[in-house]
Amino acid sequence: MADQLREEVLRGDYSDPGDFPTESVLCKKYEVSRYTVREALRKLASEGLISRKRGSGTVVQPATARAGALHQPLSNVGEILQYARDTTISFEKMEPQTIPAKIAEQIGTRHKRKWFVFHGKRRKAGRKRPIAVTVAWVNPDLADAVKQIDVGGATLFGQIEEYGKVTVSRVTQDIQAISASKHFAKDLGLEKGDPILRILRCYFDENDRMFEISASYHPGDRFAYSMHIEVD
Amino acid sequence: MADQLREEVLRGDYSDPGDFPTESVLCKKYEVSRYTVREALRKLASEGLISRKRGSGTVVQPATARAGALHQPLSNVGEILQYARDTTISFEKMEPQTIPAKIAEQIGTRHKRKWFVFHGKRRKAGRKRPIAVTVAWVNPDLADAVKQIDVGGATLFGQIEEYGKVTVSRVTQDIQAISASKHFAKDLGLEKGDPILRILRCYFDENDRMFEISASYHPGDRFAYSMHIEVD
DNA sequence: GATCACAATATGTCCAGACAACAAATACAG
DNA sequence: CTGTATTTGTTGTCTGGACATATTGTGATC
Repeated sequence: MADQLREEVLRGDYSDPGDFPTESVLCKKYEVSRYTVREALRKLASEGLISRKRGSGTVVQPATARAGALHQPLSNVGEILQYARDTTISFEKMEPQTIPAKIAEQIGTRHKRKWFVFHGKRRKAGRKRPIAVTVAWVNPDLADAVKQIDVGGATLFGQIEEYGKVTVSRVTQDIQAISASKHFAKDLGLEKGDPILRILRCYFDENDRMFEISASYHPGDRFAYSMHIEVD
Repeated sequence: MADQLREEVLRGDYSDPGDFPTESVLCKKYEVSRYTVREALRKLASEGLISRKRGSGTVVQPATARAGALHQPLSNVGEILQYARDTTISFEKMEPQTIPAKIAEQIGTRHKRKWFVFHGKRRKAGRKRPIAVTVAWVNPDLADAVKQIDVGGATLFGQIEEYGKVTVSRVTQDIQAISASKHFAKDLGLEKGDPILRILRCYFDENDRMFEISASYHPGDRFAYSMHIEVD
């Protein structure tokens, strides 16, 4: 039910204020109890699609005209995963290595084994310069899955989830401003020393095993990480 | 009920796995229905304090030993507001000014009026150098509240909320890496051009009025913005 | 025409109970 | 002793109802 409503909302069916059906209407339409309706609406609300107000009703949240092309809105878990899944970076497989000390220290891990390494570049359609470069490490436990990975195929994250039969259950994320090394500066079309936004993510599965680490580097002048938070 | 449970959890009452009471036990203890218990637990779970698993039970989430002293964990709304409320920066009132073009453009506002301006520095106890500098703009609508503000007193945000009789209902947040200007470099003890993490927040009240904007600047090498996200 | 009281309507909170899905402990057969 | 069913206990989903609380429109009154 939430899925169907989400589609309708995204299609713009209830874009006019006052169009969105009330709980009792949805109860009748789907022939379910009010509890079920409210659970579905709660889900949509947590995704930021609708906003509800006692006494007044439910309205679809405007798309807030996020004009900034390089603005990456990540207001909730759904979006952050969507982003990780959808991102169409071109990547290549590198030699396995241990997690670099700098990163291991920051996330407080103590893995000694060699992880699989992938380097990726994300581009906007038609542009030559990448708008971000990414380095991803994959847990050596997933060796079988990594063997099946098609570097030219779908997204890295998606393939890991599929072949490795893991689903992400939590994510930690560290955001830091760093200075461009010569190497990154070249890739991103910057000068050495220019500010770069580094987003370091650790993906954990249901058993709290860290199965992937990804670090993406974005040029500071062209990129902002933006989020939207509802209170209560 | 959620408040009481939160206190107990933070006090460490249920730190051993298996200690946390089951739903039916809480029903009896508080003499409420299971619905009420589940709502309270849902709240605690959304704050990241507990984790629940079908068939198995509820366990208190470990404090994850975030050793990094300058690590600022902000995993949910509660924490971000707590941070804004608790932060003990020393600030001073400046001349009213319009929102700088750079910032107005980024957040897509078009206010022409002059907002109240405050400059603040946050320090760690005993240290001389600030670990962050903040600039805050307050909506001119709140002139009466601003008059009452005691610069030497409690936190700026808290006083605005109290005197202005506004409560925050949503927050937008932009994080970007920028290059230190001469001015900021001096304040933060950096060199000109060093990377700085800028966190730009807009606070909205129930009526969707933007009543405060704050921009804080953190040295890139000593600060990471870290968050933790649960899926479903 | 403006104002105020009231009713209709919407979501928020709560109850008591039922079954489903999953995990862990237990009993049992080999 | 081991491996497999079975039972028990826990959270997830759902029903159908009730009242609380906030908003909005209506209508009477001035």
